[in-house]
Parts: sequence; structure tokens; C-alpha cells
Amino acid sequence: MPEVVAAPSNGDVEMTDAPPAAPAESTPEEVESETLYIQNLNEKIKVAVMKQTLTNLFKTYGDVLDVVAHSNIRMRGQAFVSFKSKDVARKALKEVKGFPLYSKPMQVTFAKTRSDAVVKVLEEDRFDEHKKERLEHKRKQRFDNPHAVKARAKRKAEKVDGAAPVPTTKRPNVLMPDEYLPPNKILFIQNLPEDVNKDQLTTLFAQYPNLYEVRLIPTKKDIAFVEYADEGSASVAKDALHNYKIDGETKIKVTFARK
DNA sequence: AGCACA
Repeated sequence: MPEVVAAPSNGDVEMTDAPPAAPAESTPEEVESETLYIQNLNEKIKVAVMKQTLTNLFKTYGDVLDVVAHSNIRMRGQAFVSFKSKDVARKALKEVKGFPLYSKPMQVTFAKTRSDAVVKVLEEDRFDEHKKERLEHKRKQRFDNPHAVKARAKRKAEKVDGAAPVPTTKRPNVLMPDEYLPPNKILFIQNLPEDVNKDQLTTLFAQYPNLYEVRLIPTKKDIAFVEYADEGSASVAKDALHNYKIDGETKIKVTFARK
């Protein structure tokens, strides 16, 4: 379970001098929403963990009403994060866009449709109606699915041709906290007491299967690297030993190492 | 790439 974590940026507030005049040609001016649609999420991360992480990350901008994510083919790598207002969503979008969560820069836009959670809070009386409509719409989509898919693919293809190269490289404004690193068979141990030795650590980490090697850093006595045979084994040990009180008092920090 | 909410 990820811990509470620093916001991705220093929270600089920008004035919203909205330029409503000419919709930039290749930028089909997005309609704002209380909900953000996030893409390019690391698909190795289990959805429960991802949802928890997103909640923690986004609550620094305002109350998070809901986070929806699915692991099926069509929906994996994506999530919907709902706030109580568009203002909050807009601010969050600006600051979080391009932020590398679990090593993958998040792609953030406004969601196309209204979330149940938002309707529930903003217009509770219409909630049932909203849900009815939504499900109705879903039924229809399913029905004429094959056509829709083809038409969509075609439009996409055309669009790609004339489109300007997408500026995929947005430099993150902050360094990724350890907790957001993707799984790795190597663990990074921090906050070790000065006097631990290799044997102690080996004994500790060998409680969990497939330990491969423990490496101490001669010059930095409070950190170490612990390697397992595979990511799964490393992950088990990490979950078990993160915040473990190694000498009865100092909690060690165990995260995946950076690649 | 992919816009959901049992």
C-alpha cells in the first residue's frame, strides 16, 4: 500500500486568463470537466494499488470524489479521477500532466462524460436519471459496435496523417518519489542503523524466498540494495519488511530500486 | 490506442 506522498509540483498557481478566441487548429479545445481522464498509466501496477496511489496524489488539490480504473483490455492503463469542481480539476490537470507515475508520464485530459460520483454530489436529485441515461447509452453502443469501431478507426487514421507531431516529451517538474517506482527485483533499503552488517540483513531478507544478494554501500552505511530472483519475490519481501523496526526502534524504508 | 462508473 503506497503511502502519503508529496504533490508532484510546488503548487504554483497560474492565472487563468482564458483565451476563448480562436481554438488552436490542431488542438480541438477541450471541454472542461470535474473529472480527469488519465492515460499511459503503468499497467504492471495492480489497479487497487494504482487507485490508492492516484487518490493520494490527487487529494493534494482537493477532495477526490472517486477514482475509477479497470484492468480489461480496453480500459487498462487508464483512470478517471473525480473532483467536486472544474476549478480543482483544471489546477490538478495542469500540475500533474506529464508527471511520471511509476516511471510513466501521465497523460491527463478532461473526461468526456460526467462521472456518477460527480453527479451524485453536484446534482443529487438527477442521479438516478443520469445513471439511467448512461446505461441506456451503453446498451446502444454495444449494439452498433462494429460500425462505430470502423468509423472511429478511419477518422483516427485520417487525423494522424495531417496532425503535427505530438509533443510527448514533457519534462516532469519534480523527481519521482520512491514509492511510485515500478516493480523491480532489486529493493532499495533506507534508514538502516549505522551498525548493521551484511549477515543481519541477509538473515532478515532471507526470510522471504528467492533472495539472491544483499549489497551494502561502504560509503553510505544507512542504505543497501537487496536483490531477489524476480520482481514477485522482491515485492513480497518489500511488503513484509517496509517499516520494519530493525533494532526494535528504527523503521527501515523498503522500496523498489530505480532501474 | 483504448472515455467508466453493477
